[in-house]
Amino acid sequence: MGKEDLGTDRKRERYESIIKAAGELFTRKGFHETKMEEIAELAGIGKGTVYEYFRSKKELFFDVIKYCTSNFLDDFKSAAAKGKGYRERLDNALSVLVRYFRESSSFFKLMIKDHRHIDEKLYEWLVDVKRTTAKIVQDILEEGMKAGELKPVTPVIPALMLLESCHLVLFSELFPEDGYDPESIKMTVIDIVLNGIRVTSSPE
Amino acid sequence: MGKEDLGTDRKRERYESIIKAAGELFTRKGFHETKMEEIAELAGIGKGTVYEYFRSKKELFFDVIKYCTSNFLDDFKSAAAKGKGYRERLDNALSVLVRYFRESSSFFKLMIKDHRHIDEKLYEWLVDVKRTTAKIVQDILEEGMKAGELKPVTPVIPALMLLESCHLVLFSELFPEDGYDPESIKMTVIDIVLNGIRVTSSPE
Amino acid sequence: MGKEDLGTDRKRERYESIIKAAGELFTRKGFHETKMEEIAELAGIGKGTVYEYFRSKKELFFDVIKYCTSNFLDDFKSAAAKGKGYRERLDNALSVLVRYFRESSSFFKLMIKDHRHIDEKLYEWLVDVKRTTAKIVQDILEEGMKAGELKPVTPVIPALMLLESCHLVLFSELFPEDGYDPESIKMTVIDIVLNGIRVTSSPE
Amino acid sequence: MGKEDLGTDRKRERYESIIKAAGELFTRKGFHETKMEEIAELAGIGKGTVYEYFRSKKELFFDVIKYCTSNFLDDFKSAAAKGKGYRERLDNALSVLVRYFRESSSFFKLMIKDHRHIDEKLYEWLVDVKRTTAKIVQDILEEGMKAGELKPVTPVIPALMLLESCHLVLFSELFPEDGYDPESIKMTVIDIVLNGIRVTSSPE
DNA sequence: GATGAATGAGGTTTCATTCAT
DNA sequence: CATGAATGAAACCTCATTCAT
Repeated sequence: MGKEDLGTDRKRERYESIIKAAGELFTRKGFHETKMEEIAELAGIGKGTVYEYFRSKKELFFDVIKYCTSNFLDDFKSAAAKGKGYRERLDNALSVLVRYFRESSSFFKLMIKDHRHIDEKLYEWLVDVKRTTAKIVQDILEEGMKAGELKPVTPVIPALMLLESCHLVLFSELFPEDGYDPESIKMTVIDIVLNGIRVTSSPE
Repeated sequence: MGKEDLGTDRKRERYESIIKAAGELFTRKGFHETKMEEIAELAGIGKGTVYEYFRSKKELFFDVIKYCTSNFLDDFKSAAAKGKGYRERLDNALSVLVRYFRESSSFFKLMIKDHRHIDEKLYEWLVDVKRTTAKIVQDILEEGMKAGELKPVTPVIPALMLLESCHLVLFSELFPEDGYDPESIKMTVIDIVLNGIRVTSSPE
Repeated sequence: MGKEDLGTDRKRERYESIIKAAGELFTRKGFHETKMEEIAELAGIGKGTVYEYFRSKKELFFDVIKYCTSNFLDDFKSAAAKGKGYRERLDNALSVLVRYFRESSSFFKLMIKDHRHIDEKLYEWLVDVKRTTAKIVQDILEEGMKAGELKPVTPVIPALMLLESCHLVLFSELFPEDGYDPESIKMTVIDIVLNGIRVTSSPE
Repeated sequence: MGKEDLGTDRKRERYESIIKAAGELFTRKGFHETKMEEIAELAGIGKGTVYEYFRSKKELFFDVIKYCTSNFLDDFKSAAAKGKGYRERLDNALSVLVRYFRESSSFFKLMIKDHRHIDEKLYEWLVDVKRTTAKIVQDILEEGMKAGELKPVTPVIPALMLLESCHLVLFSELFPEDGYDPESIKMTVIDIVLNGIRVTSSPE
């Protein structure tokens, strides 16, 4: 038991350390600017060892994206399921999104780039992630519609607006020094969009 | 005069043809995937000639971005100045943005990537473009506030939301077949955001 | 006229100098032991230049083989066509073979190795060369049969024996110092084989 | 005794299984195309274990050649000693040669390549094998000469011709479908050469 | 003794840039 | 001026070999 598990743990550990080093560098410098040797160095291992775990640089890149987006989707789904009303659930879900955007240890920024030219399959994976994320937000909005609180509009546009608008938390340069607070930005975004599609108290 | 002007015109023409070829390719394939030779070929000139006009690939890339964003900013400013009410002006401005996003001949998609790793100055230039664009939208919104039609909130968030939400027109994959119409997406986005910050005629 | 031809000549010249350098080294050290950089160095050019003329090392290797065997086949065919009787024609043809085997400037030794593991197409090319060469010798032998001087046996075996036996000229180590003379070895080989299938003067 | 012998037997067994796996792969794919890991896998042992038995890949290659050629020489010598007349002995010896050429389990094809670039000593070893083999055939031929059946010519050329011509059995591609039968090819080769140097009963 | 994870020297190939024509 | 042949730095990747377990 002991030894074999140790071996497996060791491998898992190495695997993750490479994924993390690679994610860190890919995030900071992009695919082409990041050299395999740098990744190895940051992971504290030899150049050749990276190839024991990943067949090629492209595959490593793909796996980094998969690893991070899978983690994200798990967290996002959980958050979107917790909470009483649709408003609270929306709030929870977008909090996860914002956190992933901001945490430097997460490599989430990679997602917002267009990697179609690197690999078509990677592109499709990312479109899928986006679709899944959007669907979750749409479902939450439809809940609010059923509850009669939101206008019964097609939810795809407000859902995507919410997701896109969360990018704002990455634009600290564009905010006045004292106006930048990611959490309140998120709240304002939600307020505006929900308000924009709220059922107006019956015009008479 | 004649000859010199001809020479100058010739140069200007060449310069633009390179910028356009480069923009086309950079847009489609990204910085690293685009080879100098391809650019020369598409521009219909020799590989060495590109270097008569641009010191390096990076500089060319920078100049492409500058060229395109300058054109964009000009168009965006004009559009934002034309029209009677703030609503019409907002509509005009965002129409330009959407057009730039969609026209493949425009190279605007480049703007939404993070090029910090390619060149720090380029990054700053793009932040500046974003700031300027946001400022124009903020001014329009403040006009609506002064007119008493919009709530007097800090306009930076709704302004950026409008700009970010216009990215939606690039996500045709995420829309149902019959729900994808860039112009109406734009209108819906504007409606939701303006509605979200509209002064409710607070029935008493 | 002048300039363009010069350009073409220049390219042809370079092409041949690379082929020759590569042939020299491939012959001496084999495919894997020969480095692209060595080839470039021996050809007196830069490493990258080789790739302007040949897409890859494999292609270069293939082209070396093609170049040499094409030259050989041309010479072999001509020699096999010149001369009065079948005996003289056979003699001429095998002289060419022996010369190619021995001239260090020719890369003919490459032919006798089995390159199937390097490239299947290359292997087929070489089988084709062998087939063509054998056919020429067979035709000559059949001429002797029609003339009634040789027994009407299937000519494929003696033909291949003649060709294989010419390898002897490469085995100088196996001959006593004073018994090694390629030309007389060739003559002896021909004598033995022809004698071996000669029509015996009718036993009565 | 028991344990030590067992250990020794175990070692011997391992040694041979590596030699055989290596021979199989070297024969099929050549020296460079064969990876140490493949050899270990085919031998059913770990990669590191190969190095317990052979200091390096080159040494292993060398030992494979030695092992195979030693076996061959033993068989060849025995065969050349058995049989009544010189003709029968020649027949027996070349049968061994042909068998070694054809049996894929034998690694004899390696012998016909030029390995000088891999190792000078290996090259010399192979020249020695050739010399020994040729000597055996020469001795048989000289027997025929002493018996007055063959012309008293220098036997080195016909001996080498016989050996080289046995390569034909590897060229199945060059024979017509129904003309390829290794055993009869061998017989024909012997017939032609012996006939070529047979004492003609000179009709007076 | 046996193993296989780790290594890094060394190979092929690409492509931005130069410069003679 | 315009060109494109030539270049070589730099990147990816392989695999023989080592060594801790």
